[in-house]
Parts: sequence; structure tokens; C-alpha cells
Amino acid sequence: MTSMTTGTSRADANRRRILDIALAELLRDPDASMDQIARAAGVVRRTVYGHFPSREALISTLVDEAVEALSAAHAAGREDVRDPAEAVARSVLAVWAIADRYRLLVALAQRTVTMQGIRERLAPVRQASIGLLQRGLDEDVFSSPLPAPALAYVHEQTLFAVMEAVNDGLLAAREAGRCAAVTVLTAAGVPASKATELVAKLNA
Amino acid sequence: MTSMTTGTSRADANRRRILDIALAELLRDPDASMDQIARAAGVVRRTVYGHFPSREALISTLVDEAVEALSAAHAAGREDVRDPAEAVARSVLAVWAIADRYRLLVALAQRTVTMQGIRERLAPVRQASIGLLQRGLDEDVFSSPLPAPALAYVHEQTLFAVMEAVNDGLLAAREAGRCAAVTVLTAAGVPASKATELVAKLNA
DNA sequence: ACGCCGTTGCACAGCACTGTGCAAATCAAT
DNA sequence: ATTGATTTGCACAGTGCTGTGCAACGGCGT
Repeated sequence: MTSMTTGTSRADANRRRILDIALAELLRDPDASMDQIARAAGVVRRTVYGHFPSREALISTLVDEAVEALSAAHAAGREDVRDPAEAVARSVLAVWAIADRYRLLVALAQRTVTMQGIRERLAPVRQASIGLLQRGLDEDVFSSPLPAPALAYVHEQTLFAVMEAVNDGLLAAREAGRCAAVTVLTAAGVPASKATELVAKLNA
Repeated sequence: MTSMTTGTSRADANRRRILDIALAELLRDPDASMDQIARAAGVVRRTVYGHFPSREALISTLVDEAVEALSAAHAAGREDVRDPAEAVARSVLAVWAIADRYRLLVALAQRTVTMQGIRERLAPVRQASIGLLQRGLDEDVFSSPLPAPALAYVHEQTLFAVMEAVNDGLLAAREAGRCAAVTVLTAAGVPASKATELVAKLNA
């Protein structure tokens, strides 16, 4: 029980399954207990501790696997490509292939219990946003391969990203509003020049 | 202690301060205990329970305030505006003015303990991204008011948003990769037509 | 049949947190 | 100074989780 260093196939299979199930379980609830994870994996809590000395060690292993795969994909995507645009596109596509498996883990980021409540109550605001975006798409003011609701998600997350940038000192708070507005518009397919001009006009 | 329905100034001031401090404290740690919050507010745990019957009630009040303010700002921004682009721009700017106060609360969304570890380990990947984006900005392939590091945040969050859209069934997984790539490029200021074309070519 | 290894079931100590009760202290204002 | 509202300090029961110890049990190859 204590060692488990010599790899028996049975133990290895269990370890693998625990990791896989833990990934899914931690998505559903980032605070999932060891017991929840163990039971979901068809195993007793004590067994999980046989493979991972602590909860933190389990999660750490999980994250390491994901990051390693993602990192490799990202690097592979941008090798020997001169055009930055193409490099970015290739990287995203490459990452996406891997991310399918880890999509759940990534989503784990957003879904705090608290966050769930926030997003829920923000639904009316988001609904208004969707209407606005839909109108823009219909009138060809906006241009995006995404449907309006998905674009609304991008819209929201973009604002979060700019806020984070301000919090981390990458951007002056004074300019942040304008930058956020311009970025949101360009993400919706408005030409960068037009977006900049419009926002500048509004702020004057 | 039990009633507290009649508003004395002292009690109201305390209540207000508890809410304000709780906001900041919950940002630092979304799982902050009632004791942490109380002490930070210069008050004893028991007193907090005098104002809010439970932890959930406290947080709920907090979220309600934030959502209400945000919602009002968003609505005010897009009143009587025919052009969707202008409406979006106005809304973002209006929301931003309010969000300054609640930036912390919003940021609370991202910062899970788990998430912190993930982003930390993703630093090398992000660094590569920044280099790529910087090159694109230098060569005028990209166009953005944001500095490269901030743009990298937007980049990351956009991917998360598209993943979330897939998870919620707003987007077919098959198309998601291409959509994500196109959206990231347009957010970086690449004209929508060029982005679409480039990604289509890569995928063929 | 034997031994090995992983697994199980149970029990335990420890910890941190929630929500509540109650008496004493404190404050604000009349 | 007395009153009424408010806060404090402490104690308590209840809950749920972590990490560990230990004996018994399971399959599996030899």
C-alpha cells in the first residue's frame, strides 16, 4: 500500500482512471472532496490516498498534464511560420485539438460557486447584449463566425481580460475604458480604424 | 441584536462597512470565512451574523448591489442609439465607469485557487504568445490599442469564452476551433475577411 | 496453495467553519 | 443618569473534510 512504486498494470489503470474521473468531477465542482472523486472513480477514498499523498498532489498532477500537452501543441503550431497572423491561427487550431480533452479543466476556472450566482443574475444584461449583437450582425455592422450568444460570451470575457490587465498594471486605468470598447468592437468584426474613431468621438 | 430593523446610524454604518470590506476580502480569497471578513471589518464574527443571517445572505446582497449597478449602467448606455456599434461602445464605456468599483468583484470570478495554479504554469505559453503578438503589432499585421501583454490576456479569455460556448451548446464543437481562431485574429485587429480566409486556407 | 500487491472498511485525531444562545459591556441620545 | 439599541466575548453543537493507521480481503501469477 505504501510503496506502489513498482508499476503493476492494475494499479496503473486505477491511477489513470482516478485522474480522468477527477478531471471531470473537479469541473462539476472545483471544491469536490476526495470522497466524491473516489466514489466517482468507483474506488474508496483510502485508495486515492494510496496513489496521491494529498489532494493538492492530485490536482497538481492534473494541471501538469494539461499544461504540458497544451504547451507542446502551442509550440508546435507556431514553428517556422513567418507571418504572425498565420502563427497565431495555427497555434489556436493546434491548441484546440488538445484542449478538447481539457476543455473541462479550463472551464473549471470560471465556475466558482460564487461566480455561478453572478452569471446567473447577469442573465438579463447578457440578454440585452445578445439582442444588440444580433442586430449588428443582421445589419452587417458586425461580422463574426460566432452566433450572437457565443459572441456575447466573448464580449464578457474580453471585458474581464482588460480588467485583469488593469489589475496587473499592464494598462492604465484611465485608458482602460476606451481600450475595452475598441477591443470589443474589433472582436465583433468592426474594422480597427472605424472602432478607434467611433470610441474617440464618443469620448470627446 | 435580534431585530435591527429600525435603522440606527451606527448599525447602518457598520452594515455598510461590512459589505464594503467583504467585497475586498472575498476578492482576495473567494472562500474567505466569516471570521476573516469580520476581523477585516474591525468587528466580531457574531456581529456580522447580526446583520446577515448567513454567509450566503451576505454574498447575495453583495452580488445584488453589483448587478443592479452594472445593469443600470449597461441599459443607460444603449438608450436611443440606432447604430449597434455605437450602442455597444456606449454600453462598454458606461459599464466601465461603474465597474471600477466592482472590478474586484468581477475579478473574483477568475481567481480560483486552482485557477491561480493553472495560469501560473501557463506563463511560458503566455510569454510565447506575447512575443508573437508584439511582432504582429510591430509589423502592422495586428492593430490594437492594447499593449501586447494585455492583448495576450484578451487572447486567452477569448479562447475560454468559445470553450464555454461549446460547453453550453451554443456552438458545434466541430466548428469551434476555426471560430476561435478567426475571433482571436479579429480581436487582434486583423480584418474579418482576411482572418476568415486565412483560417479557411489553413484548414483545407 | 502460496505470496505479493493493491484494495477495502473502519476508526481515529485534528482542524476549520457555520450558526446560535446568552450575559455583560458599550454606545448614543434624551 | 437612564434607557434602548448594538456590539462583544465566550461557549456550544453540528458538520464535513483531511490525512493516517491497521487488519482483513481480493485477485493473480507461479
